Amino acid sequence: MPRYVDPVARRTDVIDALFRVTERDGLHSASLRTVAEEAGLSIGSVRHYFASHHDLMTFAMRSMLDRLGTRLRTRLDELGDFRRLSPAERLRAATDLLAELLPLDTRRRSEVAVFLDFMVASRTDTSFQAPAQEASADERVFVRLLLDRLHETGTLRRDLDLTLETERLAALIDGLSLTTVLRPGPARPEDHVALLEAHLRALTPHDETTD
Amino acid sequence: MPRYVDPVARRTDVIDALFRVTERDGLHSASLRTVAEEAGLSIGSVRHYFASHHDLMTFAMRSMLDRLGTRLRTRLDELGDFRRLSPAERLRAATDLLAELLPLDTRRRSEVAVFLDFMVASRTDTSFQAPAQEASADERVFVRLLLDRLHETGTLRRDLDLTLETERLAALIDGLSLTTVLRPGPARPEDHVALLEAHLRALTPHDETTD
DNA sequence: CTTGTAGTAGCACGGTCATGCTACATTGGC
DNA sequence: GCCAATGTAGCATGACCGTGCTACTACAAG
Repeated sequence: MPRYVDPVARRTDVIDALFRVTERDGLHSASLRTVAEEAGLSIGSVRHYFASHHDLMTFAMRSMLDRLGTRLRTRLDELGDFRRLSPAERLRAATDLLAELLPLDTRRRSEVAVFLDFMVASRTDTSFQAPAQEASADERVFVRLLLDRLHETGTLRRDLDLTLETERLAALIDGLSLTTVLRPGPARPEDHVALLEAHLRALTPHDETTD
Repeated sequence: MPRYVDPVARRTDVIDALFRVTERDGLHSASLRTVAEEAGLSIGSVRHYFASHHDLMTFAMRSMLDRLGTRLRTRLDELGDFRRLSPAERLRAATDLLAELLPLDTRRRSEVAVFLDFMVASRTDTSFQAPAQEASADERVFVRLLLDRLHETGTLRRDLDLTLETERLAALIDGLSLTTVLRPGPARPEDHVALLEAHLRALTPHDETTD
């Protein structure tokens, strides 16, 4: 069996090209032609690895979500046990973790832009709906897990409704992401991180201590 | 000069058809043909009122934002002076006002879905960028205005950074809208209203009083 | 009645698109 | 050398798209 190229790497290359096209011109511009050109391949070659345009799209959405999920899980594992940290450090660590979801640099900005395009497309494209639902649910699970950890270690107020706070924090992150991606101006990473931290601090017992 | 139809009403009809198509199948499906068919007109007729597809699109985005802005301004005027109300009533009134931005029923859900499609399109379509920027800015101004009114009447804590709180509340609303529009399940209006009210209540001095 | 205008309808063109399909080159196993 | 798998390239088709353009109708002013 002749094997000149690594098919997995090829697929990844094509998907990366699709992400670049999507970031630059929107998901609707990610045709087989444009993606093939961006990847430096012929349409025929691309179709050798993806049976159809539909196939390419669903694969792209899947791998986007996989990458994001993997990175978050890695970050969460790296974090280790919250008990080692002081309350202030816990807030900072949680903020950093959540900031991974925010488009603070060009890399994450691209990711979130592509992510948003896929999510919006999922509203009217049935084949995107299942992964989109998963993504939404996973985000909530992730946020809830983080809040639970903070809660267990006594970092948060005890009277909080964690279900409500999960929705609130998740919506906040979604909204910040949306704003940053849609506003062309230079992202203000420090502002968003400060906002996130302020939000978390407002959930702690010491809500009188400003700064 | 013969004038069988009201050209303004015709344009409105076509734009409404465009909104229906966009809500059902996404903005990318709003071609001249589909919109004309949805409006029960021929392509030639539609093109009599809109010189080009581009013209139709920009006009549609403009009128969407106009309608939304007009309704919010009306609501705000109806509200009158906050001083007439008790602190609890002020919170309730502010919540209701902000809820106008949320997709709580099918009408607002449709609006927000179309709005979102346009906003996301504005990321890569330069002709949508100006109105999109305006819309973002206007939302912040609106939220800020409401927070200012609450602040003036002493309904909020005095140590708040209103600029930060504006961003936070605007992001929260954006995030809630996004979630509701993208999740197919039946919207839970009461949950979102409760969440909004909880958020506002957390900005008041009496943050110990749960319910 | 004639003429011009508002409105309706749709044809024809050139473009992009996804896709089925064929042709061909390259390379390893036999 | 031969064959089959792997990979590359692209042609042909049919669909949809926006748009320039023409043809036609209805009506009002002259």
